[in-house]
Amino acid sequence: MTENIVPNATIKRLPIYYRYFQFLKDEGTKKISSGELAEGIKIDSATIRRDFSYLGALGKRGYGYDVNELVDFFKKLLNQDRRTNVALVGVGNLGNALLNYNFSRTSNVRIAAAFDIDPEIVGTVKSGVPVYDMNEIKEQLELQQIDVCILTVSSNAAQKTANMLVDAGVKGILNFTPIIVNVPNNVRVHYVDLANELQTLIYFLDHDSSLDHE
Amino acid sequence: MTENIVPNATIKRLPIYYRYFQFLKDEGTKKISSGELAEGIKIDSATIRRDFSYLGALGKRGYGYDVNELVDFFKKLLNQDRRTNVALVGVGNLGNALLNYNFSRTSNVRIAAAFDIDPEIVGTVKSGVPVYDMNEIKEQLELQQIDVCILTVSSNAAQKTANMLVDAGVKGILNFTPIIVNVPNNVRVHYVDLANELQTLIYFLDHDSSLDHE
DNA sequence: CCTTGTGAAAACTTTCACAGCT
DNA sequence: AGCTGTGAAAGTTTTCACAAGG
Repeated sequence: MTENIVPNATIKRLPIYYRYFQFLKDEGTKKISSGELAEGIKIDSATIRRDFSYLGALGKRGYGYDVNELVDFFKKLLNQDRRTNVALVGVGNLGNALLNYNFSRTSNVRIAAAFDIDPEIVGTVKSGVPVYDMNEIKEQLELQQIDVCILTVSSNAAQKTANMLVDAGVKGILNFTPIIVNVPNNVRVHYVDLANELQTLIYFLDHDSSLDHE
Repeated sequence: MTENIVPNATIKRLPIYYRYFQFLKDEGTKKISSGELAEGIKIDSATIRRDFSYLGALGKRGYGYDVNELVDFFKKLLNQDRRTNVALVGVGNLGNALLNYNFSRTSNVRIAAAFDIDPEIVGTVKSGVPVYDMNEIKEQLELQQIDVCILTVSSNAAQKTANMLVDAGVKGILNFTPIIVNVPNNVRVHYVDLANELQTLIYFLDHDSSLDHE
């Protein structure tokens, strides 16, 4: 119910800022200007200053931004000061890779449970994450208070599985399938489509004469 | 050197259109209106019509869009009528999953070569893809005429590896590392950052009261 | 001086609404 | 009658350029 004064475009850049400030802190850098930041993350310095001003985050004129302060600021803003548990649904090829993927290194998100229908793997522990049967999903998500799921099932199971997630009370789905799923509009779906990304990149290379970024 | 009259926002949707028209064709659907399309892919019908008009792709007034025609149109537009070979650099956990990932089902992109520094896997074939040593990269990319690479090395090797790719003449990099790499501006880098995607999704859930999409 | 924060302009994207074609 | 294609409006995002503050 927070009012939404921060533009979507800015929100999408927040994790980039957070990560870069973490990096700077690790490097031992104490302060940084928007111009230096721009070089490091390839975002125009005016955009950076505008973004930060939406957040009310204060730099110091003539000085720049204090790295330690900003790390803490973004950590709170992105809820990275407490752990967020998510579940992964569909322990196939990609699912397994994500279970093994080290989200924790730069983020306080952890995959706490996985679900599949294959009796061969239900009951096992993959990369430290227990694999449950799909029919336990509602129970487990409630028990573990999880409301975000990573969807890595096959395309033809995507909509059916999404329905089950919605039914289990999930509020956010990170959908790795190429299927655009129908969900009630209080549920948010973000898409990561690997084949699309490659196609788009290739399209730009074939058609683009300019020097544009992203 | 083609002039760039097609907006970036439209270009990013092209693979979605292409895929959905393929799906419609498989379903046996012969024609579709922008309104029906809008329901299927959750993009406003006016946006769809505007996108298509940038492409000069013709629908028929009072009729809609011919599915077979549009499949062919997008296939050509996205260069999916010929195979594009790409290489994958960094055969770790995620790299392996991508090697196994079935890009070919919806796209004519194929991972034709993989590279790593680990002597244990150099010389082996993973998911049908030969793994070469990193120092063969220039030679192999020239030989196989590959100019797009998927970068799945570890974060601390990202910049160094990107330099090698640039040196080998690569024009496009799909970067799965969270590192923002420095490359000459005739090289295009797109980022897929899994931890970022999760953080952004979670941020929206925690802060968003509205019913916005993506 | 140096660098932020921000009005104002420019650029880009989406959406409305309807003329025009089939 | 129905749906596309598109001017024009509205909304969003980026960029310029500079006043104001440390």
